[in-house]
Amino acid sequence: MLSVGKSKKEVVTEFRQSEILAAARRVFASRGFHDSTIEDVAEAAGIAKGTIYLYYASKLDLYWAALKAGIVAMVEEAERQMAAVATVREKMQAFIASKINYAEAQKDFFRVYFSEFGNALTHPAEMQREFKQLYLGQARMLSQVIADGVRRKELRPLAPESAALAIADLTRGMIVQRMVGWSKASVDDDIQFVFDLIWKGLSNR
Amino acid sequence: MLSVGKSKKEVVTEFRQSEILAAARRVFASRGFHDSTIEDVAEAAGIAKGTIYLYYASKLDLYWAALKAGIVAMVEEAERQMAAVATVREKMQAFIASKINYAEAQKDFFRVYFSEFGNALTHPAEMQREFKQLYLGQARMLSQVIADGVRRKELRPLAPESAALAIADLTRGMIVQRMVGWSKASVDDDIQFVFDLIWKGLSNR
Amino acid sequence: MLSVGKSKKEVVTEFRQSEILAAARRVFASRGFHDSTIEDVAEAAGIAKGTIYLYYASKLDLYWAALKAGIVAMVEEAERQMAAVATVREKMQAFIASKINYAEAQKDFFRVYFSEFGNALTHPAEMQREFKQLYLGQARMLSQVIADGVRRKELRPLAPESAALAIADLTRGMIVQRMVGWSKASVDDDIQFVFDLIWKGLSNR
Amino acid sequence: MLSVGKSKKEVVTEFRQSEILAAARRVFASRGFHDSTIEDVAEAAGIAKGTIYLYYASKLDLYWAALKAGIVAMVEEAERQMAAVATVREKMQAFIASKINYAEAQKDFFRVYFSEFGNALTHPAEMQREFKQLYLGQARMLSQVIADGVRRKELRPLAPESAALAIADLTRGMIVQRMVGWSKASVDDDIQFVFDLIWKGLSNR
DNA sequence: GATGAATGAGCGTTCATTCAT
DNA sequence: GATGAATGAACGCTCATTCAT
Repeated sequence: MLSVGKSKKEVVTEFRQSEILAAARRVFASRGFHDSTIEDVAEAAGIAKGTIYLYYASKLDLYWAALKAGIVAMVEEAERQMAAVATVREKMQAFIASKINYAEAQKDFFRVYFSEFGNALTHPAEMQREFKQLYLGQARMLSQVIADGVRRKELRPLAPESAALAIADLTRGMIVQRMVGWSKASVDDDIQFVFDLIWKGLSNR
Repeated sequence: MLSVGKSKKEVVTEFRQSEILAAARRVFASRGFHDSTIEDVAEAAGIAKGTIYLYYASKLDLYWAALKAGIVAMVEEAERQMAAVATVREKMQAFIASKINYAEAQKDFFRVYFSEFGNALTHPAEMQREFKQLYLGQARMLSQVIADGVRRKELRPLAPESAALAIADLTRGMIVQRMVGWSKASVDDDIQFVFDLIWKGLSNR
Repeated sequence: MLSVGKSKKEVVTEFRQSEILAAARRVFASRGFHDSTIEDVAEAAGIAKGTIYLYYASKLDLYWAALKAGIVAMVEEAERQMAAVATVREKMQAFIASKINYAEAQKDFFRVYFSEFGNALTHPAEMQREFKQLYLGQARMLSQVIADGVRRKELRPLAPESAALAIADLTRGMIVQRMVGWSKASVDDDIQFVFDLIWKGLSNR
Repeated sequence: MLSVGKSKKEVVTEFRQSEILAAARRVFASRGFHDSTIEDVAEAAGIAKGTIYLYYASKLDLYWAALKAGIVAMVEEAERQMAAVATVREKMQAFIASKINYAEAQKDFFRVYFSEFGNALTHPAEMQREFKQLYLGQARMLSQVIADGVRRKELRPLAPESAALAIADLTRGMIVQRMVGWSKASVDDDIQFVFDLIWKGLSNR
């Protein structure tokens, strides 16, 4: 089977885009959306201001692109980790561990991500909708696992989606605590803490 | 004749300040900090732009004042509700219920509040410190209740502060879900869901 | 002989005005016209902002009033000193000494005065005219003395007005040098220097 | 082919800067620093407001740049004129003539210059220092000539620096008189008047 | 008369976006 | 495609002036 068909131009374009995205993530993470300038991102990416507009139509566009790319990567990482283990218990633990570890490795992205999460509430409707899709996407696989657990009676009967969101919230809270420096425990201890709480809260007895 | 001690001027000043604060809350809630202008707030308050500067030194000042006033009121409300009941279990439930109910009643404020919570991660250090104080303040009373519960063996042994933050996170998550319209359940059902999860997660057996 | 006729009200008014004027002079001198606020002057005078508008119609008005009052006092002082001596030579020396000494004593005023002198060139025509009157007023007595000296052949024949302005310029320059700290000589030495130069420049042989 | 070394970009930049400077000089001259707006300067230069900030960091910066450029040109002109003649007497005359003629040709600049000279007294220390340097710079060559004259006994013994400042003051005064319209004499007559006064005042016998 | 809270026009500065090279 | 000079709308903040008390 021959080349999947990316022309040289497309490759260059993708490379540029990912470079810009990485720069954007760094910049937005350190200064927030409003206090970052396109110039900042351009400098961080080592290109000229105008070039960014060849790849993204506006500052907001760039921001969303950076955010989306990060979320997709994050979700994929979680999926990978969850697919690698077998039981409901393990999968839930994998989800939590994957998120917390990912956050440790990608602090930049998480800063943007949480910042956006807060702002989403004050954002235009259209943006909220899209953000919701992305956010729920990651909860979906978790809620399937939970539904499975409920079916097998490993978990007590409860709405899988609500439970999934609860897990996400708890994990999120722990990540923030670590990020802001309120938690001094080891990564593994914090993962264990969240999992314990959740497992005791959800399991059947 | 007992003078309650406030001169007419002081009364007027307080009234103006609270009017401005209310307008600020509304405006910041609907558009976020950066996309709100002082002019917007002034209009919402029915006064002139310059007048705001008679009461608050800067846009940021006004923002913080609106935020702080709201947090203080929120914490007081929670304290009141928790003080009104006796057992550890009831107090925990009171905390959760108080928060969720308060959020229903004060949607404006919560929008600002969560927005800030996200942005805190990208904010100047000094602001983070103050915000942290306010945020931890509300967790403090909860962690005392938990410590009490642990002492009485009603709760399994765990770090009270971490547990308190976990409760706050879970409650927060539920409020956001309701706010964004992802939860269609009744307020009481949602309160119950959070409490169940927490109680099962934390209690001894 | 009875009262010269100032009612109590007028006395109060005059007192207020002179207090305000003094405050204005101090404030304008230290910060310049544009960087001084009416509030500054009010504070310096120990009264409320609005009160100033009972005595002066605008900030500019107040400024001019402060300037004029100072110039009048300065001119009167020079007249007094010049009237106290007899010869042309002494009168010229008296003028120079009076100005330099007055400047030492009234640094505030001179700062405003010179500042205005510079700005006069960029000021509206009407203001320039009035300023010109005041400025020439002080040169007038000097030019009469010079005319007298020319008539008596003590001075070589030259246009009295031009000579008067030249004396004023030289004196002014010395005052500025002292004010800015470029001259380290004693007041008397500086007076002598200016006078020597002038006298040699103007006298007949 | 010899490249003189300026890239096209540099040429454009220099052109823009000098255009802006010229516009600034005109505007500041006619309205003064505080009553001129950046918008005014931009309009006068036929460019957009923002463009000015590409070349000057602030309004004050622009002002100083306009002032400095003018002073440097003025000093160079005087140096040229003085270098072209041989005797002490001629050099002093050249200084006076150069200044007065330059003022006739550059009324805009002189208006700004004198305005600044007055304001210098109320300006922040740092600015005064720089202005002092520029101002003294022009007096320096004059005081060397005077020192020379004193050495050759052409001038009576006196402090060269004080004498230089006196010449500058007198010249300055004459320029102002011409500028404000108080002198109706011809340029040459006014030059002669100042020179006569100075020469008689300074020369030996 | 005296006050000082309220007003709102005005300005310096920033920065997302455009477009000629 | 890449650049970065140019643009101009937008906004935070100031302060002279007014006027109800």
